[in-house]
Amino acid sequence: MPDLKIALVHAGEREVREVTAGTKAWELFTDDTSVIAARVGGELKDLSHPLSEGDEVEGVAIDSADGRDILRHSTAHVMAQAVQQLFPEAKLGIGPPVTDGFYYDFDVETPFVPEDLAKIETAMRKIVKEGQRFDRRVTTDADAISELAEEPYKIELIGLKGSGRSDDAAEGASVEVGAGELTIYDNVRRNGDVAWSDLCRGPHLPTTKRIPAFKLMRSAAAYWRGDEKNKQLQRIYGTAWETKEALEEHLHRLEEAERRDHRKLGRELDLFSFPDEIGSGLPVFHPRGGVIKREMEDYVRLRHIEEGFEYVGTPHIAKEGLFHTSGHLPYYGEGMFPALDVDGMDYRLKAMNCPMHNLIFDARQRSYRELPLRLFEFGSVYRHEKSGVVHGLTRVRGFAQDDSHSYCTPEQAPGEVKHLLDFMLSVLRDFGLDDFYLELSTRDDSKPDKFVGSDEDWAAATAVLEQVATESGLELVPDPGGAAFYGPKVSVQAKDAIGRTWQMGTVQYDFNQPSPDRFNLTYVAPDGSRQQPVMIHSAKFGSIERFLGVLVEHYAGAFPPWLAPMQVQAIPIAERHADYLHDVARRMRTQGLRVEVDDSDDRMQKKIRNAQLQKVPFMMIAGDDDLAAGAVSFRYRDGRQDNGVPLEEAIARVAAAVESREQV
RNA sequence: GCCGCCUUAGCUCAGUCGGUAGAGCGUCUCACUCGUAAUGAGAAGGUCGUCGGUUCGAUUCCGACAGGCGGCUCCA
Repeated sequence: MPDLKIALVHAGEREVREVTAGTKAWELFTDDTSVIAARVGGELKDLSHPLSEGDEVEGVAIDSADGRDILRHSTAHVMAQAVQQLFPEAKLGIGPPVTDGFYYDFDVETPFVPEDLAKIETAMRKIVKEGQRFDRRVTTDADAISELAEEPYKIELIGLKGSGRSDDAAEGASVEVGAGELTIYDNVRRNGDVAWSDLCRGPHLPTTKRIPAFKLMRSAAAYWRGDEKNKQLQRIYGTAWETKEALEEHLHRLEEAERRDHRKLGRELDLFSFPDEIGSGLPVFHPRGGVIKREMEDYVRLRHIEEGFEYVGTPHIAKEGLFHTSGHLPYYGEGMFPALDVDGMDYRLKAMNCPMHNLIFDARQRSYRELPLRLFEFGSVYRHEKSGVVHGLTRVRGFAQDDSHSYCTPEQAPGEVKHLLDFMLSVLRDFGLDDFYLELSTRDDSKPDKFVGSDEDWAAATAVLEQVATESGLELVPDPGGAAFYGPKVSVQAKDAIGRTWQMGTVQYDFNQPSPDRFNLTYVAPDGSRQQPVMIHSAKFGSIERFLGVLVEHYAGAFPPWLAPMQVQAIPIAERHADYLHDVARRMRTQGLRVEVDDSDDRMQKKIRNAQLQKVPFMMIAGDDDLAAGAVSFRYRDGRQDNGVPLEEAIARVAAAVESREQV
């Protein structure tokens, strides 16, 4: 047999090797048990892949990003086999890896219940133990269609592949059929029996035994191919990891996220609630949550004024015609609350503030000298969110946007976009968020009816945003189809304390609303002609409610002092020390600090526990020693103590922490 | 909006195979005044989400609605 020359790539180093023809990829990695697949010429392949002359081969470790995807995809196959074993009538949808796990969709008569998941998991463990081999087999469309006669969804995917539309099938569908040749993976038992087969592009683990740790998480319905017009299939989500420890860590991270859940903390810390009597998605802020909300508003209002914005005010409701002019009714009508009949006229709750700001712009003749004209308010908007999407403070039906509209000349637009972006990032940093990336949402050219305006205008607007976003130096992620109907947008995505990303503010470039067939906004140019301004929409928090919810999760309820509902909880050691602390508290309040004295008849230890559970940043304790010294003792949330701090210094220390917006 | 699950005291949750309910925490009262995460005793508190149906009788079974949770679709 002639020899082949291949290159083994490891940690960026190339090592040329001669191997005999017919050598398979796994033979290069016999000394590394973490390798579960190979990257050959940049493409992921099974370890059973036969090598060819000139191949560049790299091992794919199970704990790498690609390795985990392969592990999870293989685990999805094992799950599907188990499901069809227990529910023979179940038809297969798709089963791709997703962030931190995988899913597989099934068409079954009755939805899965939690007990089913337990049974499926047991059956999966058996399959893993059997050590079934994943065996790749190339087939043709015709053969696959006859072999999969009982799997209508797979046949549909094969049809889509034929029409070159497999990418539209659904996120992840490409793992089923992909481009190029069609393959089926057989799960083969040690005795050679084929236990199960599935249409799949691969690659896969060599055997099911290479699945170290997995867990089924939940089941839910999902539309076939992600389209709500299609049938709902039953989806089972699972997760799989390279070691039992990695699985445990993952489960621990989920617990941590649960611990930070703003809905739970909002109740425990008495910040806000969602009374049924008011309606779904309509929060009320309790006094403690009100403090945080007010601090946010006071801060961002001041910052807007510093940045050249003028504070305005507009109503919550308007005659329907306004939203026809703006385009919201034709393009966004589904998202608005139904009309209210007032004296025979239809009124609508506003879903956006821009139409009203346009009327302020248009209230009198504007000169180029006034531009950029920047209007800002906390605009309350109401959106008729579908009942199934309402979620805590992050998805509500009524909320306030810290909304601004900058009217400027097209030439001024890039500078104004940059101004807004820099401004927004500095706001977020002051709230303790400093890890960002940007997303550029553009129109979907295949759905022209969802967007207003000419291709040229869209291209120009998109180019401005893209240029400024790129110049920011931040990572820029494309979001095709995510634009508003009137223009493209850049949104800021911020990572929180445990690495989750949240969409924060947005900057949108709008050449449509000022146009003659809409608001017909004009300014007088230096030459006396009437010109059309562009408007730049921007919300820095996005929504006050949502941002507050994100802050609760980011800080796990332990806010920095400037935002904390109670900054100082004063705790007397014994009743006789209460007056002293009341006195200190009074002095602190004159400096605007939020101090409360716990003079209840609880024991002092209990008061400390309560303050701890309320996550108050400063516990200020005083007993005989402190009284004698004219001092107080601090205890911090992490249990740190600082005893006998002289009064003046103590007050200054709290005031300084608030002033600097630092965390303590 | 769709699918599934859930709704018992302010909160977290038991319980009733159909005969109108219980704990812990919290609240209130009394006693205790204590140096860094729960003092003790007592009391109050629920038309068992709402409305219908079945039944001699419904918190329990059935249905509709509302609200919540997990997804899907959508989205700040």
